[in-house]
Amino acid sequence: MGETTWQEELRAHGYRVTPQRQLVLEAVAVLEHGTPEEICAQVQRTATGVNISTVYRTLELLEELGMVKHAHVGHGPPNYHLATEADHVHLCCRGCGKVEDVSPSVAAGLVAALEAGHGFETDVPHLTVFGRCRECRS
Amino acid sequence: MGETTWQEELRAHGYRVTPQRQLVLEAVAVLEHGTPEEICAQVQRTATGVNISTVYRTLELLEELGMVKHAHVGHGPPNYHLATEADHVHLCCRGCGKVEDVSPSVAAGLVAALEAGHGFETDVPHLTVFGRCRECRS
DNA sequence: GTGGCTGCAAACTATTTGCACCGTA
DNA sequence: TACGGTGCAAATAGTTTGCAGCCAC
Repeated sequence: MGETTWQEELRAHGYRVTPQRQLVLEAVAVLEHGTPEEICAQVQRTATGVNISTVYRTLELLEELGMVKHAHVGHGPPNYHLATEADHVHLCCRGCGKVEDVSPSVAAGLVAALEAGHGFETDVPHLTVFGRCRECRS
Repeated sequence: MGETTWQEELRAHGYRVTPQRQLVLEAVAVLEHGTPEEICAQVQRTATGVNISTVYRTLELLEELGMVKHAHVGHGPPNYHLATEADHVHLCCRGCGKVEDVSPSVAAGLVAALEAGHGFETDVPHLTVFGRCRECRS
């Protein structure tokens, strides 16, 4: 296959491979869903810390290269995950604040309706649905 | 019908009717989709200005009473509109940043799938779908 | 009259930017 | 060696909070 490592991917676009970038990418993988702040904290747990500014700059870069993606979950900071992780839709409960990942198939009808009716291409992995989860519906 | 004015609604919950609250409510109605900052600016255009803190506090109150609702559109600040406006789903284009309102019917399948499969009650008017609009799809 | 509401300023959270130094290629 | 990357600190944007005075009820 045309598989390339993340290092090759960076170099191919004229960017350098640095320990900070490796650490951020690893932290995103470990956390699965982490805010920039959490990613920074995760990295701090290793010997070498990485500055929060660098985390922001690195996430922006990795997203530009399509290696990570983000979603907005509630009012707080965005949430980063590996682009290679299985696609999913986020359910965010207004009651308990819990975030649940569900299959993108739930959005199939939405995607089809927007494509047919509005020529709109939906970014499903970025989709967050707000509402009330089973437990919070009294 | 059991219709009540917004003034009665406030008093019924033990809140006071103030000129600031009237102005904010009017600004939300005029702007249709306004950020707190924009609502504040809209109010400033009248003789009496309203402080930005008061705008935030008032929006929180009006939302608690179900008179306005907000949606998150992109990275920026939230977007407020009257709860009485026709429900709609927001389409936010990642290319041009334009926000379009579409019928909530596009989400019917999504709502049904989440209800049946996850016991999750979807807040449709809060739903924002990111993607690419017809014009931006090269 | 009194307790809720407002304006102001300061604090706070999330993010971006300028700049000198460092390290990859 | 040279230029991109990093750390640090300051700037910025959005939002919240403490408090003294004001005004709707």
